[in-house]
Amino acid sequence: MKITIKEVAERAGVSIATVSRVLNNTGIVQQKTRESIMLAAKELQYVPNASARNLSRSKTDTIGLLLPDLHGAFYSEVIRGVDKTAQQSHHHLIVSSSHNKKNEIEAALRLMRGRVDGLIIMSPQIDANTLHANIPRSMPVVLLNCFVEGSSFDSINIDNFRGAYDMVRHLLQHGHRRIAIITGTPSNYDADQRLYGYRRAMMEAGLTGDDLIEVPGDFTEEEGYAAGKKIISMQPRPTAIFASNDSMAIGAMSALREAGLKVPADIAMAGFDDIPISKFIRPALSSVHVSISELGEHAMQRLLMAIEKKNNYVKQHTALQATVVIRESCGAHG
Amino acid sequence: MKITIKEVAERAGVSIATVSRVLNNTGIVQQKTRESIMLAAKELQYVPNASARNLSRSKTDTIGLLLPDLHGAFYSEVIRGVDKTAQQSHHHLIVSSSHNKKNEIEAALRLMRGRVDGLIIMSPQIDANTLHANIPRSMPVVLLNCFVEGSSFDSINIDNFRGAYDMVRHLLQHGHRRIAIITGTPSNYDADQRLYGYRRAMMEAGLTGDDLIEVPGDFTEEEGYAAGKKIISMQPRPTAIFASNDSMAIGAMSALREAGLKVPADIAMAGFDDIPISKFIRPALSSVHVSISELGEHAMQRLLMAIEKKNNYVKQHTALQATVVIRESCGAHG
DNA sequence: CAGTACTATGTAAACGTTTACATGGCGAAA
DNA sequence: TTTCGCCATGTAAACGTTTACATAGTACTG
Repeated sequence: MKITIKEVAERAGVSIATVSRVLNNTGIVQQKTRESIMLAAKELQYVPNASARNLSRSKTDTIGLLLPDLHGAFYSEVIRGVDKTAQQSHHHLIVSSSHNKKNEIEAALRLMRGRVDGLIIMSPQIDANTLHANIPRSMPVVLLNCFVEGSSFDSINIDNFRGAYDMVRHLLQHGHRRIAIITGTPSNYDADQRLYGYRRAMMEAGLTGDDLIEVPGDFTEEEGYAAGKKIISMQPRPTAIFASNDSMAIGAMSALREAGLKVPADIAMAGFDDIPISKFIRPALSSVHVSISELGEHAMQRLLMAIEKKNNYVKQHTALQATVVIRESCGAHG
Repeated sequence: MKITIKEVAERAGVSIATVSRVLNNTGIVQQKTRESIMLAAKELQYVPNASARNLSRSKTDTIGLLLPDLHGAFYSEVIRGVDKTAQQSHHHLIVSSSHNKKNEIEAALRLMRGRVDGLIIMSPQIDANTLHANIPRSMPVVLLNCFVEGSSFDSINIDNFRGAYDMVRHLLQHGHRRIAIITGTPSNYDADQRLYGYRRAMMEAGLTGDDLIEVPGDFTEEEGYAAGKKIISMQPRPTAIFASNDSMAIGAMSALREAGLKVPADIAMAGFDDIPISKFIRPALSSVHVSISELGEHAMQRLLMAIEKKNNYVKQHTALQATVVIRESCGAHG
């Protein structure tokens, strides 16, 4: 038989209102009644019905996390950061992934409605209109790593531009001139920003037009490998490769090694993301470090504030710092 | 203003019951009324209140996924598999992680109660009693990769034992006798099973006692690195290392390279998990492949069946195959 | 034309909480 | 002793659905 608040009330010989007051620590109750209610609840193994609670209070203590994908360690880091903060504030986390196409995102957003008190959205290729059309205006939202015109949503981004810029400048400072970039997935915000960072640094060094060597990639090891092969065969051969993420850098390094080329002696390598393994491959990969889980934590904290403050919450736009980490692969180490 | 079923009913000039019938495709309604209701709903941008719905139907279309941790690509693969199947069956997914200590698991289980229709639990160090004490007997549960005595819960495991056994046998067949294992986190189910597989294969080859070289690890690159150093200094030095996962294998290889040792010429290496990157490091890492996302998919499918069939569901215990993948690092390639 | 059998819709009771308001008891002030 | 006010608790409405049951209309059947 199902145990509801009614059964607890009966057993403790009080009304359901009093039980509710005790269980929620709201209102005044005598110590004696409180104890007998607690006892009854424990004996019956009572657990409040979440749906009823949510309905009555019209909130769910749940937040939704929308992700484009779940491949690799990147997204699990995001989830980790969000979940950590969520748990601290006693919130639940509904995760939904694989949303790349517009209609999928819309469907996911609709489904979330009414189940969550707020949304964290990571969807590098979404536009403001789609969001507005599918999210009630009363719903707090934090955009993670998406670029959306206007400032109607809170957003947190990685400072991709600056990270890429710094890394390429580092390569330039060490004498490299023929620097190739392996780009990320087209029309992906991260990918674009990293590319712009590369271009800017190159341009500032007086390198333009044909000096820019942009090889397409898509953030996977496979494409990195293919890009590596392509770069090897170029004449004149680039002396350095900046891959838009570490996975592609590792793929490219694999191609270089196959061709008998030494890193960094023949070609210097650098990546982005600083995934845990980059430290441990040989040569250790120079990369741009971003604390992804921190990104998630920040997002969740902001969302909580937005939920709490309701209307008087001021929207913000933040960029999370990305730091260059120099290891062996770029030839400038120690 | 909040749009409820009542507003839709009013606008369409019908009762809320009819609206409900239309929206859920249940019961008979005239085409004409159906259309006008659909129109009204669309015009008002009506979205049903999930809490009310859940309360009324006493189910949530949500399942809970309990994870011990979220580091690395492994768990995101699990989530991916579960989420994929969940989406297909129009279920939501509540994820909760970082549950290693018993009381944390208990707390998480309690919090989930009433919010989910079923649970997938991945918690390599949990016991049957804890589970029984915190989960209502009516709640369908699938245990992922945990070993729990008795058969009161559905379970799916990776065939760790067989995978490790096969890999070590492979090394033995190629003439290795001094084979070290870097073990995983103590009292972790996966870790134990892999260790047993190693022991069994060694034993069958007549290697026992001092022939078993068991170096402790904890599944991280760091510990793999440390273990690698330790192994290098052994006299006589092992000729092969079987790491209980790829991350540790990569850490160990990094230590070997530092010491000027060649893989596989000086020491053969093998790992477990076959993470995507293993293919791309050099030498490419021989490993034991397991389709983690498939593990998640299976688990979710089973859970759905259990939810659907209710009491007449027969509990099962399955082991998912683990396949040895031979690459360069163990010296037997090509 | 009465009776029957559908069809299409409405009414109202659940579902299990929270919470505004009502109520009764009791001590202190007058 | 009366009156006021506070304390502790109870009553009942609300939250937004789903759904069993009631009902009114329509089209047959005999």
